[in-house]
Amino acid sequence: MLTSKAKLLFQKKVLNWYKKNKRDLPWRKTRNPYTVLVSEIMLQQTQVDRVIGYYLKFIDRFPDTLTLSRARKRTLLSYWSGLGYNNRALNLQKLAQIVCKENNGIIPRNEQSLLKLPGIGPYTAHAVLAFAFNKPVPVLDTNIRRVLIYEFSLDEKTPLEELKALALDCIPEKKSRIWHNALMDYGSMVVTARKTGIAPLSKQGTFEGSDRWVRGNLVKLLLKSKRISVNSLTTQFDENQLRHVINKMLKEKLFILKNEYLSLS
DNA sequence: GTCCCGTCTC
DNA sequence: GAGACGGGAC
Repeated sequence: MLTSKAKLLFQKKVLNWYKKNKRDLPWRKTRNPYTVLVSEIMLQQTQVDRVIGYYLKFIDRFPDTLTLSRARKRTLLSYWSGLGYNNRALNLQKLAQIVCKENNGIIPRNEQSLLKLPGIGPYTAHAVLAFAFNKPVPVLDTNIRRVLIYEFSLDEKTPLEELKALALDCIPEKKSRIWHNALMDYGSMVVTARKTGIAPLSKQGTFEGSDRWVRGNLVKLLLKSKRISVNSLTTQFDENQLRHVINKMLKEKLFILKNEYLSLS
């Protein structure tokens, strides 16, 4: 599918660029599967610059799966609120509780086991395998997808499975970790979305006033005060939207409702 | 308004 | 397969 010459050229181009331009990111200093996993969960749909501070504080407070598994939800969310997608934090704790119970607190090192854990999908499973264990698996995020499409002049509609096969083919022998770091940086700094015009797979609407905006604000308010009456919230939010959002968050067990008072569960 | 080292639910 | 899910930076 790719001549070995084209492959070598591509590898050399990216790796040479990386040698001179690589970003010094805290999670690249570790090979601890747990901290690698924490960084990857935080990085899901979230820009690097915003993750750095959260990551450092988080692993300082929750340095291993056992500490995380025992944390109170209030404490946990206080270390996540502001990052976005608070459910990622809850799933990460669930994951910690599962591996503590079933695997001695150890993050598994094979794809099937990783995929069974909450919050880990195809991307994150491969990211852990590559960054923690240096395994030669394709790590296909939005950056690397864009790099492949651009460098090999592929159709934007190329199926992910096809891109994965190509990505796998491109990994230099025994250099999965450094190669994927290089591709990430190359993609986010050189072959940017703006420059190439290659659209990402996920889209999102306006944030201000949206359900997600209400959700984020509710979590912040509940971290400040232990209990909040639903009634007092209707002055800040549209009541119908508020009820709708609260119902969904109750289902997700983000917090509980008792006598019209909300509190973190 | 658009994007970001995606995943889960329905 | 579509929609939901945070929040700041550009």
